[in-house]
Amino acid sequence: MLATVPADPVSTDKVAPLRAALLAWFDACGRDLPWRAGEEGRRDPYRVWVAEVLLQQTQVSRGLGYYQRFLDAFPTVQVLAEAPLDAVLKAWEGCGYYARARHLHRAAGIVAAQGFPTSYPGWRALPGVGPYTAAAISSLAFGEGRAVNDGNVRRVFARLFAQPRPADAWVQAQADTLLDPARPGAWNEALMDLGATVCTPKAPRCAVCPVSAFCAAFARGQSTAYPAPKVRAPVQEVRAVAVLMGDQHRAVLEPRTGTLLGGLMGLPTEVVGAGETQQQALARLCARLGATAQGLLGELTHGMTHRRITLEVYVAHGPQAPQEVAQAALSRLDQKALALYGRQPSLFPVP
DNA sequence: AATCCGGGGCG
DNA sequence: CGCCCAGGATT
Repeated sequence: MLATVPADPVSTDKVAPLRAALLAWFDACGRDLPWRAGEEGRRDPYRVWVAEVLLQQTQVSRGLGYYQRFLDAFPTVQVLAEAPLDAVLKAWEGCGYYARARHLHRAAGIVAAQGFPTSYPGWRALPGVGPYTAAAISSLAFGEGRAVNDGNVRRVFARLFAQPRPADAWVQAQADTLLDPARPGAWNEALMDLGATVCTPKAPRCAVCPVSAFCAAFARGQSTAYPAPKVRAPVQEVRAVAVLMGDQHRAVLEPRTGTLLGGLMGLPTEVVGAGETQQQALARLCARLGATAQGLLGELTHGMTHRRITLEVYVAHGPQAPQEVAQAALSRLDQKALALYGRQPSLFPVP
């Protein structure tokens, strides 16, 4: 069943030179990253695992700080498994995509009980470990011949082969073909380093690229034309109201549920429905809490990639007991809301 | 295959 | 301000 397989864009006799060129560059110019300690292909699986999960949709430059903080708090998988989820989320605070932390914690319980998986299928079966992460861990920490497919790999191959809309399966096929079986871990690291430091999205440094001689996009003088930009869904406008009962350090918080910021704590909040006014949403919120709103503290906007939230924050009093803000994991949105404390609220007229 | 999920950094 | 980032789960 190989009827529709296209011709190999890199002829077979160029595979070896391409591998050699990229690996030589990697040996000289590869990044020195904290989870790359130890022998090539035999990295520490726990350190690689945490790094790969934390760096999902997170740039390395920003992930480094979170990585140190997380490893300091949870230096081994046993420590992580025995920690309460709240503490894990607190360590993850501000990093985003909080399902990653919940999955990592759940998977740590499995690993603490059963030991580390030693091959791709075992890793792939853990929560929060998809094709990319399983390939990365099994190649970097166990020397298995698994090719990673991430945003860097996709962009590098789109340009090497001048493919404007590379399908995921196509990218994986190229990656599988070119993977150096002698040094799979180093090859994967090299490809990602190339994408992150040379073959960058907007201003690729083709003049210093070790594989420009093999690159179809470069040959056309059209490096940035590949891959074509993705069409994205328009940002959704969301209005919401929240109440601050307490102050910046002690306030009434409630757990957020569902996929949106699920697992984090936040100020009691209600979304303003379609055809509804803020005042009506505030009334709903206060009724739910048995609280009384006293004035508008301020308004803020918060962007979350796929939506833009306009939040009105009100001062209120109610029966709930405030809790220590510092001990709870909050999103940036709620941190902004708390930062409004101290402003002069515009009080409602007394009836 | 398409959608959804945060937050930051950079041009 | 728009785009992208060491993706995975869900449908």
